[in-house]
Amino acid sequence: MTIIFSKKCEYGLQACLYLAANKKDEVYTSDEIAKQLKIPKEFVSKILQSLTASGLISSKKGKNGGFSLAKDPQKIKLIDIVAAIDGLDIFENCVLGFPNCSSDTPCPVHNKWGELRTKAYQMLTEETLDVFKETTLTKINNL
Amino acid sequence: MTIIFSKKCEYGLQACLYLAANKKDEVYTSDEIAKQLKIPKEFVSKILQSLTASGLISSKKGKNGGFSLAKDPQKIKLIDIVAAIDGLDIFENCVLGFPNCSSDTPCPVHNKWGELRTKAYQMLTEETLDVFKETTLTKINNL
DNA sequence: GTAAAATCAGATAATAATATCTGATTTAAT
DNA sequence: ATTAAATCAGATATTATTATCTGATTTTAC
Ligand code: FES
Ligand code: FES
Repeated sequence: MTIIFSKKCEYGLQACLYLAANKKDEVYTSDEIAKQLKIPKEFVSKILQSLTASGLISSKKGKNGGFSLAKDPQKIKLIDIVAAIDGLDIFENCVLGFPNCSSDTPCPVHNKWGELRTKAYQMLTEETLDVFKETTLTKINNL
Repeated sequence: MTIIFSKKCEYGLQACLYLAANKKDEVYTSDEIAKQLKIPKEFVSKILQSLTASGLISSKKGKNGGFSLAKDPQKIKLIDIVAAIDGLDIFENCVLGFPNCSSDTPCPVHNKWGELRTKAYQMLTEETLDVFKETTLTKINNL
């Protein structure tokens, strides 16, 4: 079951974190990223391709090719990756699945959920990828 | 896209809120519930059946039959419905999709997410269905 | 130039989630 | 008794998500 993000998005986030945690000028192949993160390689390859199309990641074709971040890790936020893959609808929709989530027509948990949703958004917005280097590395080393 | 809960769970939550907001001793057919909530009737029928099996809802078969809450709305919490349908894994898993979510092997957002997750859990745990009567009715009237 | 290693594009496959259908059974009203 | 209206069980259909495959193209190293 998905928590909040689709698998595609989760893997995309992980891959970007991986790239941010590694050497900036080097490229990493989808195979290597998949191996390190222990996620399906063809799938992550597709995701990286789409993130390349979105402009978040840049790719180098051919032998010795691979993927790297398109900008400085200090300029990329988790929300950027989410926006590119899953979109931002989750931050506007009712947690109970009712239509028209708004303070005009609130569901029973609208106020509480609204707060949490905002904080979740902040969690993805406040920091940039460079801040996560250490934690990412130790997390990956424990996979 | 799912926010947190599956459609099945969303509809189950809505249906239970509907029942809690209405007359306690009356039964409501899946058709009526579906119509009121504007959700697919066969689907909600299935969901109500499974909630009946879980013991949250009780059903009356045959003509003039239908569904009602199995206990007082004061004894049912949203979390009970979630637990019966989607389970509680979401409250234990990593929002970025990494395995082994714990403070021993935290991902970059583990601390923040942990807090939000706890608050989301509280949101579903603190109050019982009877508290939601009013809000539910006005929400449904605006569908 | 040839071979190897990579992205890339598009098709396909597999699985899960969502939704609907069919018929059986149960119950109440007439 | 008969009929109508409902749950119920199980099959089926549809759609979306996740995952894999195939081959083309690009690039580097030799
Ligand atoms: S209406 Fe439910 S969260 Fe806004
Ligand atoms: S490890 Fe990511 S939320 Fe706990």
